[in-house]
Amino acid sequence: MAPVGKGENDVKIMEAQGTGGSDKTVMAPPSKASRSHSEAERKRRQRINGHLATLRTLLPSASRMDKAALLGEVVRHVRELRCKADDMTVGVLVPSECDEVGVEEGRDNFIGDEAATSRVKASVCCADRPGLMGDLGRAVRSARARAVRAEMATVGGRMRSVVEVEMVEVTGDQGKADGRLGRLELQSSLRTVLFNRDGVGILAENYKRPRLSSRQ
DNA sequence: CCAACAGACGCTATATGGTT
DNA sequence: AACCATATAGCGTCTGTTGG
Repeated sequence: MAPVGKGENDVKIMEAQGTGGSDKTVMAPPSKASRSHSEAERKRRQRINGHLATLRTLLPSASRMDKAALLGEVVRHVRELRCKADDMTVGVLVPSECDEVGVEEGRDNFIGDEAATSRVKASVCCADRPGLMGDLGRAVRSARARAVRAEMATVGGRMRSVVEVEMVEVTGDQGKADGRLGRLELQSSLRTVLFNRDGVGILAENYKRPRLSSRQ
């Protein structure tokens, strides 16, 4: 089913026929470069169509769709799968793809009417590595906090740890202000653990997609 | 630095199958 | 039969890579 017309032999060479001579159009054989270019282009299309065919096998409902509809269906399907995956991991300790640090307020412990200590839940997600837990422990202590409970999960070289820490001496208005400062300090210390390792840590909120070439 | 090359992409012409 | 949407194929051009 090779279309003809603007095909590979459609090279016109105008030959001068001298005075009063008419133009003569002859078909020149395709050059070696032209043949290889066409061949490369054919292979490229085969690759594209091969992958599209694979997508059709993965989405049986897409067997009678054209290419544009197929791609649209694939996009919809991937989004649906992502939502399902998110739903399944709600409340479950599973590392994500982004490096992140979270610190959320917990409950206070009271002595009489005064809060004496404050519980804080700190979570860290990053690539797992030797010594990481030790670094996190030091980060907690450097924020004048004490870890009282910790959970950790690793999946595929990624790690998520949720540590419940106790911030000390939270009493009165000044204590509450100190508590806020303490949480910020803790967050900062934990971020340092992520960033100070060869400078490769990427926090979710700071993540920028790599620049692509202008020809996209 | 530059030429040669490969890969990607847009454009155009043509083929094909479905619909009116 | 005419028309339309889609697929296919080749070519021109641009861009990134590589070797001299």
